[in-house]
Amino acid sequence: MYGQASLDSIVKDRLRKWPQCPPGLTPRGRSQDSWLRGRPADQQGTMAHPFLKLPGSTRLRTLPDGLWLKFGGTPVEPFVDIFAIEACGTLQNLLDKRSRFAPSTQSLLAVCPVPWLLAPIAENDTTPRWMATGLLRRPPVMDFVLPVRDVRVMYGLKRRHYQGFATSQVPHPHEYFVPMDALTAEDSDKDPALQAFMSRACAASNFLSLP
DNA sequence: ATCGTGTACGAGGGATCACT
DNA sequence: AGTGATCCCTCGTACACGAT
Repeated sequence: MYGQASLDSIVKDRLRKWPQCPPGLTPRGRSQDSWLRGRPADQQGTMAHPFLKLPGSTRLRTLPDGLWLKFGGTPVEPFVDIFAIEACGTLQNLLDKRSRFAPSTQSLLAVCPVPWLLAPIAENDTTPRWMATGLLRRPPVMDFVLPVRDVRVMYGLKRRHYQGFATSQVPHPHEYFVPMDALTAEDSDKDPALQAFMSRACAASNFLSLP
């Protein structure tokens, strides 16, 4: 379109190489922490991928550039905690994305389509995703719709926007901001600084860890 | 006071891709 | 194929600021 890859596709290509668990949020041997990467969508596949929406709505679905889901609860009362990444090339785009993840009295839902649940976790792990959720007892025949319990969002901004934002704006508690190059860099998921930053993007960081 | 420049912002719309 | 979501472009407006 512009003679070169768009910013969006560069970010998605990079996030596609990130692991099933968001960097820095690696579970420490806790089997109930089952993270799965729901987005970006597989490059070749035309398969539907998880997305976010409000109850009853068929429009204005949110398709983040990166979306990780941590399944929790029980088969009777399942839920997900989500970690999303949005790359914002323009300030208008940032305003749009922030409004979608803003704290609200409405309920946010995560929809996991059947084909995505039936597919294997990764090329090197043939376990179907529905088994990895730990919440489904048999292969699903309907989309798995879960309430979202906790939301964390990381916004990637162009450096100029990032500097302007960082000097004058106050993020909400669930928001995290990084310059775009922190996402697009080679092996960005292995960057210790980014990992340390992202490790704070969870509810556990709000509690004192006792010895 | 007037003008030019740079920046921020918002409306509108085209292109592309995902999904139905 | 049609609709919807997203990205990002152009264009117009408002404002701050410095030069004239």
